[in-house]
Amino acid sequence: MARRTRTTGSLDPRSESILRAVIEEYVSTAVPVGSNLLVARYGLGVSSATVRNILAALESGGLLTHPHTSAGRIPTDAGYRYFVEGIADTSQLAPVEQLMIRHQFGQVQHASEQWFRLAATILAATNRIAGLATPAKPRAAHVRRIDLVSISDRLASLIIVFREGALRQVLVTLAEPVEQEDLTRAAVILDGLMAGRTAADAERALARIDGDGPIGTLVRRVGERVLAAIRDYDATVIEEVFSDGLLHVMEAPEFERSDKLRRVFAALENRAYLGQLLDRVAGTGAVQVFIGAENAPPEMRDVSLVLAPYGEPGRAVGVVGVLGPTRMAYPQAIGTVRFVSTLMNELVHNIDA
Amino acid sequence: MARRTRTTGSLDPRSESILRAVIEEYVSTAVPVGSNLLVARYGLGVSSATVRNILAALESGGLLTHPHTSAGRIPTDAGYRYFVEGIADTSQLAPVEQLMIRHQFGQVQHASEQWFRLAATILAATNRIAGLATPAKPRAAHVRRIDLVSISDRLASLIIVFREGALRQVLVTLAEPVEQEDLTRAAVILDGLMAGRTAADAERALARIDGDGPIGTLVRRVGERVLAAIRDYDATVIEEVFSDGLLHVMEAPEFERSDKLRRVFAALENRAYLGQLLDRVAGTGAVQVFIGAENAPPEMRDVSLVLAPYGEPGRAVGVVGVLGPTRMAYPQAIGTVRFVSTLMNELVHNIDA
DNA sequence: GTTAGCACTCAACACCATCGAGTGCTAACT
DNA sequence: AGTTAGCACTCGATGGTGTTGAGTGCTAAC
Repeated sequence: MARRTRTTGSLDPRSESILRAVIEEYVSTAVPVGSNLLVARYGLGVSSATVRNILAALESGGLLTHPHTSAGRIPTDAGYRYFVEGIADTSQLAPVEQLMIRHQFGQVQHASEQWFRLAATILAATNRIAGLATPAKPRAAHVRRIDLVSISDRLASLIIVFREGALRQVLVTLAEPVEQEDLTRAAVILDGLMAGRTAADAERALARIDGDGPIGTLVRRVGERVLAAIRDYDATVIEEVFSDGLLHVMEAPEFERSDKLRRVFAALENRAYLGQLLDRVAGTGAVQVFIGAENAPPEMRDVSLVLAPYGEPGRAVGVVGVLGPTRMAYPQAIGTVRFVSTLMNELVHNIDA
Repeated sequence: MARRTRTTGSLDPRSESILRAVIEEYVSTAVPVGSNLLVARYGLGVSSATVRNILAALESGGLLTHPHTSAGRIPTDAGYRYFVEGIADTSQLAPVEQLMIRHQFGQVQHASEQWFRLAATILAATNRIAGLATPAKPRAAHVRRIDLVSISDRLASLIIVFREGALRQVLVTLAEPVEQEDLTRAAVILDGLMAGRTAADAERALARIDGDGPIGTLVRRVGERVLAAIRDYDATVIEEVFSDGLLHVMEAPEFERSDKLRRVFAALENRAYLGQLLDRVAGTGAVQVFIGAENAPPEMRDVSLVLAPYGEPGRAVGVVGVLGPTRMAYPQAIGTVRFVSTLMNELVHNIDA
């Protein structure tokens, strides 16, 4: 992860280690942490009174709060941010974990359609929170292959394969009965016409086609449908957000009350915002963390996202990541998301090479 | 809906109408209903004392309970069952609703892949509970079309179209570089060999193929992968359960505490049980209702399912339906599920004709 | 068979006292 | 100047108590 310049001034080392201790403790227990617990569990070499002074300072710096007077401290969103930016250990994922994840991808290496789903599932399982993934989606779709399969007299299935491996199936109703033979002929013509083209190119090519004769009209008619499919594909910012492991999120104590939980689910259906995040993440090419209220939509302010793009910048990109409560094990999440995204890069590259 | 023979003896009309009143009231308010409220809101022409006697009788008959002494009555699973079997008005869906649903299907008539998803979405929206749908899945897959598209030197995408419109994409790595031309030739051979066949037939046909020459080995190699794909497709009982409107279920007061809610989500991931239900539903060809504890899996005992098959018995069947709390508007649910399933039948028939 | 009357039950609610974890502050210490 | 012991203080959590009222079940009269 690229370290941003810190907006808040750096803290002295002792304050940082106490902040880190508070975060680590709170992340694993979900209980506000007090000064006594800190000196007892983390050998700080100072008394609880000193710790209290530092905690108070961290609080006035906006990195911690406490829910009420007689409770321990919990990190604020800014606190998590500071932690993630500067003091969290986001080194490489442990080799054992790497191997386990690689192994799981190896199991299904043949089904490219499933890779992004698998990524979400793996991220969910390793982090015990929700995993997210979108299929790699090109900025401008390129057609690789067009095929027409007869289904009945006047009904055919139009299959369009895009360069990135995505696939569209559209039913086409025909004005009059057409044999598979003619469909195949039309498909070959369209294939020659449109393969490798984007929507605009394909449209120009189609315009030059002779619309006469039964095959000509068929080609025209189906060609229009192909164009529509390409444009539709282009227009879809996020084709699909696959999620897994939502049950993990439901187990978090912060979502004990189901109204909070409901908002998490509503958040996942906020495609507009996820698309926006996708754009931002795709631009940077690195792991990005969005913490709690940093997310504009109100239903997102209780959750954090750790996202990374995969694919080829400028061509086709997708996103993998995790979604969980702001109280999340960020270093681990960042590590696995980073690793899975590089793995996905490899996979995509192998296809495209 | 086929009316089962009632297992409990029939009630007298007055008891039935009181049972119905209790259920209707409780379904809409989620509050236990007492004798006074019944006489006030439903013109029963008798005093609350009489109603109390009848309520007590219904309770000893196992159709009602009360959560505690000083609370009103709520229906038991058996009560709902009696209601659904005998006294609920499950007549045709109102023409207005029919039209609205038809209209929504009309919007996407070209994308058959999406029909079952749409069905779930529509069922969820009209009933304000979760909608479920599975794609129509044949008992024994028949291949309609095989295609091979070159992706890179030694990587090709194998596309298999099944008779029912389902589609499988598999990546095939090649021992040595192969041109698209040769891939096409191999695809044509495989297509001629396997189109219209089931797994067993296709295997026999493949065995007779001459495995010599570069094309021969290619055909063999890819053929094996086709077989594997067909078998895999056959083996999958439920290909996918698409659900929508889970947010509606989250709003039900019975799932206020998120541990109850968690079980609902766990229930949806119980593919084994859903597959079992699918078999039972597909066999009867009618709307089936599974109420609360009638479902064997413990995580299902708080929810009810209203399911109906669609497709062609013995060939390819899928299921549409709804899932919600046992306190559910059964007549409406049954009506819309029945209507949507007939609509899906029409759509599937149009493709197959 | 129906109904008025009534004693009874029990969840829900509000109130109150207790407790203890954890704080902030002050004064003493190094 | 920084650290620490000591201590008063705050406030959520816990648990006990009393009250209320919805709703029941039963009995006796109609």
